[in-house]
Amino acid sequence: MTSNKELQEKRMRGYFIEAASEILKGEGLKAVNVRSVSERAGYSYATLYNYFKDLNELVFICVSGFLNECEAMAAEQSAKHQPGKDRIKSSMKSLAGYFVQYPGIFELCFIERINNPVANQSSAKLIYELVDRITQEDFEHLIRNNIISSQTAKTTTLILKNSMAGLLLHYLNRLQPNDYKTFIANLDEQLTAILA
Amino acid sequence: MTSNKELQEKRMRGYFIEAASEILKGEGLKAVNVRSVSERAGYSYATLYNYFKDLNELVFICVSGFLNECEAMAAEQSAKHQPGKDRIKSSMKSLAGYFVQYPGIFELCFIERINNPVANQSSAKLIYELVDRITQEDFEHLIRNNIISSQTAKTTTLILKNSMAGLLLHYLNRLQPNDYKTFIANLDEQLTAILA
DNA sequence: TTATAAAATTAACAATGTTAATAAAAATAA
DNA sequence: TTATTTTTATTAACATTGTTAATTTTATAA
Repeated sequence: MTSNKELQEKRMRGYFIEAASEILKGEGLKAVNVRSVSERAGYSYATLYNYFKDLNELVFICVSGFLNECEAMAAEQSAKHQPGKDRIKSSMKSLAGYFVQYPGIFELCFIERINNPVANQSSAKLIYELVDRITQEDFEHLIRNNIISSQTAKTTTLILKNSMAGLLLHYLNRLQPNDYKTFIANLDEQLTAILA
Repeated sequence: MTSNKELQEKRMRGYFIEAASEILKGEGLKAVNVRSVSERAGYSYATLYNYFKDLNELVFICVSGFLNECEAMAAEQSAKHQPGKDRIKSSMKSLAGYFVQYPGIFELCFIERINNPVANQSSAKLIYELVDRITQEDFEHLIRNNIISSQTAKTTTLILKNSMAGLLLHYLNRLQPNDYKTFIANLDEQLTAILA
């Protein structure tokens, strides 16, 4: 049972979270600051501190919403394929597409320093295991049908998640390679080889 | 031929570069600011602006020095091995060791935003191709002896560089996995699979 | 309706990057 | 050598951003 007070407080937090999420998606992390978020939420900058320990806490609360959205997008793409390696490939391309569309979210999830010790462990784990969650069903299918061993699945997931993070880091943060076409070609080349 | 003026100017830049490099190695990127660097260099904070466009330019000038040091460390390790896959593995472990020892340098090379358009392209490329340079000799050897094809070498380098960046990003930035032992085990597992 | 509690706002401060104005030092010309 | 000019370095100042303190406004209870 939630009291009136709790409901109101939850709503207030929601206004700030929504404002921060919108700015993150539209203008990226560098545009997020106490004053811009509070203004968009319709309150003064100091009001934010009545509902969040600091700006960092607020920003990291946005993470799980974004991860859900990214997973949903990958799942939607998955629905078009049969379980298996092709579907993993397609899911990873969808994941890459999400972060290319919202570079600010990539920055937040993989790059921005976390000062908040609470959000720290839980959200870091949530991010780290994103690829695991998206590909879990397919890997289980591959193991069940004796296409790959359980050990191979574990190793492949590790390489998959690290190489996706690295690929996106280089491209979004350093523009390496410096054209989109090559980036897409590299993505495909990498996925094909890892899942061979 | 360098004039007196050029020599003196080069020296001055050197003092600031050295100061910034020391802070980067010791306390990391967060401890680098105009005032701390200038103080260590023995000058006032505004003097820095007589020799560098801004703090960003100075900080990114440090990059190539660090990359050289990292390559040298990998080369030293390499000298103990015969050319081939084992040597690539050993070089990559040495590279990982360097960045684990100096997380501030990893942050600078892979994470920190570049605002300087000049340093941008050149230093981004230098960073992106670090793994290529370190492994070049070995891949040439493998191709020459028909152990792998030239195409496989290209793809393997791509996966190697991305998965190393991702592995380090997750570990240094998010403490995933959250113990050193597992990190080292993952590093080995990943390298073994990629170079299989 | 008035006293009290809660919430929101404005004012203020600290840290940092950067520029402008001033001072000091060095170089040059008489 | 001394005066002038140029170069270099420093201090002062300002803008931005995160955060806290003091104050005002709003809601609640007697």
